[in-house]
Amino acid sequence: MSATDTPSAEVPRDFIRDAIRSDLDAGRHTEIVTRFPPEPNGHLHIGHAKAICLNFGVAQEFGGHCNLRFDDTNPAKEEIEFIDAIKQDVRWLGFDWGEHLYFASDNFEQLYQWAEALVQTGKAYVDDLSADQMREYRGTLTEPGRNSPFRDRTSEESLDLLRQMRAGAFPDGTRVLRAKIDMAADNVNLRDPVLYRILRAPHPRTGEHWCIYPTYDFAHGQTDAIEGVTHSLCSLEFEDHRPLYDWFLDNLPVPSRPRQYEFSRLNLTHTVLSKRKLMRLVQDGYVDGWDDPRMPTLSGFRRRGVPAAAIRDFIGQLAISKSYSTVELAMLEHSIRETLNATAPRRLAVLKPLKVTITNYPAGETEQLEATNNPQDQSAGTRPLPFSREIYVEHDDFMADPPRKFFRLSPGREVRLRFAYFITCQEVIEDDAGNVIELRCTYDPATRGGNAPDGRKVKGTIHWVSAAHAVPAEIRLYDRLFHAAHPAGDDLQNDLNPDALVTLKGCQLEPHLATAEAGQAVQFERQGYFCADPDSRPNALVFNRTIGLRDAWAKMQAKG
RNA sequence: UGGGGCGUAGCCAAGCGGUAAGGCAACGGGUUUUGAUCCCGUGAUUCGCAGGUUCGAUCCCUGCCGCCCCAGCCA
Repeated sequence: MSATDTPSAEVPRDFIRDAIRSDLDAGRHTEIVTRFPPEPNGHLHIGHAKAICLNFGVAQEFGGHCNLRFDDTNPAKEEIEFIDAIKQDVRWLGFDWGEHLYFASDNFEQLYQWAEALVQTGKAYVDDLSADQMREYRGTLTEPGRNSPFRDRTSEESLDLLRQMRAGAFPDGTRVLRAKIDMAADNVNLRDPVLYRILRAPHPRTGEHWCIYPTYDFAHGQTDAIEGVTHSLCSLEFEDHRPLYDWFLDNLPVPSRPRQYEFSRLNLTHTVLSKRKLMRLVQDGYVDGWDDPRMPTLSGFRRRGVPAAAIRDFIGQLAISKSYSTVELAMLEHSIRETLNATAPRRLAVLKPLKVTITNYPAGETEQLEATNNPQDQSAGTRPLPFSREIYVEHDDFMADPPRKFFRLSPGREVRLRFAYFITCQEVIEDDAGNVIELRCTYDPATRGGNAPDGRKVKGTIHWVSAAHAVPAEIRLYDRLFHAAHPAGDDLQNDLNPDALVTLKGCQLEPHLATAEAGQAVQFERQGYFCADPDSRPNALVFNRTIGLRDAWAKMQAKG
């Protein structure tokens, strides 16, 4: 079956894929080639995931390939560390560029030759105007610009100057190469855009070899053409650049003819995705680094325990369009829960322990109960769970004076201990300050495993852990970074959620969790999805909450 | 007052002249040894607004309104 007869119902549909289909049908291309072109000047975040999934996804769907290309045309901002981090993140997301790893800088010599060609044909010139002068000459959005006094110098003179620029004869910023297009164009991008600037900065790939660098506009389309990219997908702010993109392709002997399509970038509520703001969060110490689990970076999600599959699913739910949109965080959270629900092994863990003594259970005795690992997946099997006279239950699962509809423990109330027995609360022990510090309960030996032979029902089932067998842990409860759905422009601090991280110590986990691997997702029953943090050590376990379970009880209480 | 885009339910979005898909959220109800999961049900007489063309318009035309992007030797 060829890509074009793929049943449309199973495949995402959007204006880009429609265009590709019609290109294929019309025979304009035999292979579809896309590219993900990050600039190595920062870390990838979930907004990039949209571009990654689109570019790699489309290539996969149509049997083509997607290049990973670093847009490294500005050495003043770019670093080798970012290149490695970006590769790791793309791989983690689940995509493989195979042999197709490229750099815009691979083409610096060719680009330069094309620049000379443009000068020779009178389509580019060296300008001596300063940056400030150039701005004045450019005009405004409503007034046309004026020609630079250097615009009409001979191509011989420009060529000589360009060669001197390359040779390092001039200081940084003193001259530029400009395309000769139209200083009166309505689209300001066409008012003689800069092609090359003089810039002495060590380049992560080419070192000190160059002291002039091509601009984005002069590099992007030609690089696409050299790589044989057929569909160059970028975000909306480049729409105004498309005429320029096409101008270079029209005026240079490029080996292929790529076409640019623009789609809207992803915005998410309760977070920020601008490079500048993310940088501030890290630099001002609001988070502990780029991979802080509160960050919307791919490394942050990874550390938090969000599976790559959940991010791919989320992006897949989104549609590719051209309208400006801000997606509700709830949609991402849904994909995370859905992915984890199907795959995460269930475990019992008590976050805020309350001791319970089962007074009619023999002291010193231990028995092994059987617990289901994943009710969604019978093949996940079961595990043994130790039970004994003293256990911990969740403090929030007890109320001395419960409201109606509270189904958990309270004086005289019988509940089920998950996978274990029914217990009834007989006595509440408080400290001098009146805090509940222990419960004394009795259990019904006939209810082993959680069912009563006499058929009596119990309203609540709570989780627990055997005190003698439990392992202690620190648990970091993460929540949305900003309480504001749409964090205001400048003052991030006001919108930050102070409870985005709540650290709990002295939590008690079932013994199985002692050997959990970092990043490996588990569900703590009735609480949420968690994973061990890289900070975790054998005798100092640390778990991160990826996301809580939906909580109808909390919702009910909130409504009063 | 220039140019380029966008405007369909709280959010995202399909629709391409024939009488408004789907997902998320919300709200009801059912199942349940996770108040989880799962299942069922509930939403636009209306598509930014106003005209026009047409037997018929969210889809075509005109005008208006609103929002976003562009005046880096950033990408």
